[in-house]
Amino acid sequence: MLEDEYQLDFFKNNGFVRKQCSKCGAFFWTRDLDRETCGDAPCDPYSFIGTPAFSREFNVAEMREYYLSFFESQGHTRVERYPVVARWRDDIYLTIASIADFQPFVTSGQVPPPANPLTISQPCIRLNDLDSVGRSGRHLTTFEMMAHHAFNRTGNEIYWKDRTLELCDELLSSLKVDPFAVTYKEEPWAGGGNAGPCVEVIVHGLELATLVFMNLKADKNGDIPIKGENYSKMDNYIVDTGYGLERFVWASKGSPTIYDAIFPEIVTELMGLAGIEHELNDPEYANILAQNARLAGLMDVSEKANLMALRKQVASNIGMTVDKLATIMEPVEKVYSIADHTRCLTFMLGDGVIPSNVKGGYLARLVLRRTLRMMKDLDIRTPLSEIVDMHIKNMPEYPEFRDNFPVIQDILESEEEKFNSTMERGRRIIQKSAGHFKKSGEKIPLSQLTELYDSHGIPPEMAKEVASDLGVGVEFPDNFYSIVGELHNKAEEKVVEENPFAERLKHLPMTKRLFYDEPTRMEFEAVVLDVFDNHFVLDSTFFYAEGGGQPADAGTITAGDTVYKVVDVQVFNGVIVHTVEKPDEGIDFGKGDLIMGNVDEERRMTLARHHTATHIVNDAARKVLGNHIWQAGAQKFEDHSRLDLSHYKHISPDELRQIEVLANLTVMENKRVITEWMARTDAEQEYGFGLYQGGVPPGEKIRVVKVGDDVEACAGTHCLTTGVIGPIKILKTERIQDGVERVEFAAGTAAVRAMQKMESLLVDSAKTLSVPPDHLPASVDRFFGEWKSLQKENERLKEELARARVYQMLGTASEVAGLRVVAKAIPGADSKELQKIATEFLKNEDVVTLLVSDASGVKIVASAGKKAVECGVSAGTLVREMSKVVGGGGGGKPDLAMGGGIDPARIEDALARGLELVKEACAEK
RNA sequence: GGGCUCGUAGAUCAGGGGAAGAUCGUUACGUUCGCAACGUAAAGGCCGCGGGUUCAAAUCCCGCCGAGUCCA
Repeated sequence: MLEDEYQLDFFKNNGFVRKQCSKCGAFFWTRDLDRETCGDAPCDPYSFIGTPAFSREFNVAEMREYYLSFFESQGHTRVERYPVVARWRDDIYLTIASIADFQPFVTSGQVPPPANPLTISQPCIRLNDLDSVGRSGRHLTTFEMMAHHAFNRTGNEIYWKDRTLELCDELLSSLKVDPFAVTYKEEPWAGGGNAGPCVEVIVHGLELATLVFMNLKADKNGDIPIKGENYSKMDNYIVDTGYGLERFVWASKGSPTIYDAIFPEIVTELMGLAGIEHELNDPEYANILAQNARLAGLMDVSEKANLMALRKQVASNIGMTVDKLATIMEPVEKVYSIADHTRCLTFMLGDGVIPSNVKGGYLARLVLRRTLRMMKDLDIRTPLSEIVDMHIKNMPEYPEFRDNFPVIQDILESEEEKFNSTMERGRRIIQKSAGHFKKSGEKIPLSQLTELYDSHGIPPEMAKEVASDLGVGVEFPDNFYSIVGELHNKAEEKVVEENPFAERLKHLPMTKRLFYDEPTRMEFEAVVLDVFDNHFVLDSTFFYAEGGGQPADAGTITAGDTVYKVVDVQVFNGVIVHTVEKPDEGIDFGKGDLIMGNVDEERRMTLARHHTATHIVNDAARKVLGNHIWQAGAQKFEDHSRLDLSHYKHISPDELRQIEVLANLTVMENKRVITEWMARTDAEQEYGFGLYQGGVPPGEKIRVVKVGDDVEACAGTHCLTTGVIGPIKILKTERIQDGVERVEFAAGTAAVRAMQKMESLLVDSAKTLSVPPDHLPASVDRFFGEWKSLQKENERLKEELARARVYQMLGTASEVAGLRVVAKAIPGADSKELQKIATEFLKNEDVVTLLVSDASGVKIVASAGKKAVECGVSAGTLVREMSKVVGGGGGGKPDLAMGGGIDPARIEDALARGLELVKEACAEK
């Protein structure tokens, strides 16, 4: 369908021919006239293992540098890598490709790229093939995508397909790759709402690079169908290449697996810790690994069935039993996987991901726990942080990881602790559950296993291990985890935020936001551009529209003699819509009229104080707690402000006090708050991604706000100097989810009010106890202690009283059929007291008691001694019947029962009814 | 963002509308030259908080707070 796209001069001028693969049917270009297959696995097996594809070996750092300087020499500008957490995106958590760095604003053309053309080596994390990592010999969770990008526009083309192919070919030939071994396979590409023709670059069975020519966008009415979606051409067209750094290193070394190529030291170290002899010089061992990797390259080994097939084939090739092979391979695969996963964690934690049970943090925890489980299987007891430390040592080109290591270490330690306690808890839960099923001799049912995993994080493998120790069988299907997945797969509805005024606003110009230029001005004149319902649009305004967690300004708009109260201000694509309280007689002005605006200054100032204070608290928290602190959300109100921070443990009271003091010191320094509009790329380069604490604003220019040491992209209204904020008082912290702490604070007048409120709480409480406030803790402590001991004393006395009463009351017992019956009203006694008395009576086997009191309605307690019960008297029945008399209900056991009702006037009737029933019960005997 | 599970003694947990329990730990006494072990006894609970239903709630219902876990 995109066939024409591949008819390139580059191919024609360099002796390439277009062929169709005899196995998969794909079209490809090659210099080798005899070639039949496309070169890609599974059509062609790996042929570089043992016979490297390049003329020399490269390690990761060397290869990266070689690539970047090659493209620099070809006119590209080198750009620093972006973090592996895609903080500038709200659609993905992790950076999955180099182009992700430039989506959405650069690729859409809204924002110019940092350089054009550029080259970069972007660390990426993809967790899609977790199960294949370690087994396939080639899968990684973390890889670097080396890339060169050119962002073209109609009329301003940097370069396109021919030049891209040429650059790729030159790179490969500079590495002395056999030109006849290179194939360029045609492959349409689509993803993330874009598409385009694409060429896969394959050498000796290994896909080394993908060259994407992104020139299409998803479009329902588009005329180009790809993979079931319609696309249309874009004005801008982008060269999006991806060269696998690790694969290049692997190809250069020809080692059995990619893991042995990229971090051999760590593999060796881990093999040693696991007690595995990993002698790649031993030809027999190397052969097993090589065979395994070659064959694994041909299939998807995440499926258990495929893995078995792989084992069988390798085993038969080298003349070994499948079981023996599995015993050799499984620990080796786990070591590879651990080496990979810990590198992934190094990048994640090094870039500030906090493990958690939601969002990106969950992905970190997922990888972390997988790693710990495998380490446990291999009985590697080394702390995770030591392995991560090895990776950091191994990657001196990332000095930021070294800087963050103390925090990383702390996080890993607390995560290991959490994991261990979860597993410990899990063990107990299984034991309990297994005990349950042992009695009935059943196996633990699947529903139970899914619940154990879903609610308690107990993997079925572990359930099996623990349960079988107790002799209880556990079976679960291979697709266990997808069954669990199904449980969660409910129809997901996406709420698309609609712009309710889209049509109306489409042709209006963006509103001039004058509050940026004159932040202290509150009165203004403006021209009405449009009015509809109770909304209207002005040519310019001093009203701040809701955004960045800051609520909209309030105030009034005066047209002629009428004053309208502004209740809401929202911005839609730069057009600000003012909403006023609906007047009774409609709005009597229209387009072109002049109005007067008045912004509520007090509200504006209060919100500005809270906004500037938010930046200060955020910065103070980072200084006290560490570099991993990021704003995970924020909202300002008139009486307080809240700030959500990424942090891996609770903020201690002491830390909180330090943050508070630091924040107030910044205020007292009375620093100027500097705001300036900067080109996005310049700002990013100067201040880094820390700018985007509050999210990524769109547009080519961003507003940079500097408050003390804090620099953020922020569109909010701020105080001009920090001193204006007044006091900052932290009110409380709350853990809103694992890994995110919410800090609430008040600034300025609101802080004073908050402190006054706290003071009055103290004063009021102290007054109740008649002590000065500073005696409160001691006094409360004392009172609570006394209350507890009085409770005890009370309990004891009631018991004693009950015992005393029993003796007294036994004398009043009446004789019924050889039983002694005590029927008595005890005014004021609560049901606890009655119970104690009745219980005391139970010591006498021949006594039946009927006790009634008038405490909060009517309480009834009856007891029947052993002999009475044998005789047929049931306390339960007695109470039930007696309670009916007083308009209630009751019940209990035959020897002791309680009940009650709401009609104290009929207490005597109830007692009479009770006596009657005792007589009946005895008579029947 | 969505789902599920759990908050009871210092710790780990039973109980699941009608007298708050077990095990470990703590304390005392006994045994011992001393310790461990053992025996006996005791102390230790706003049954997370607040509402509701009920004659009666640790128990059922609702809300909040706290913890855990799975999925996107």
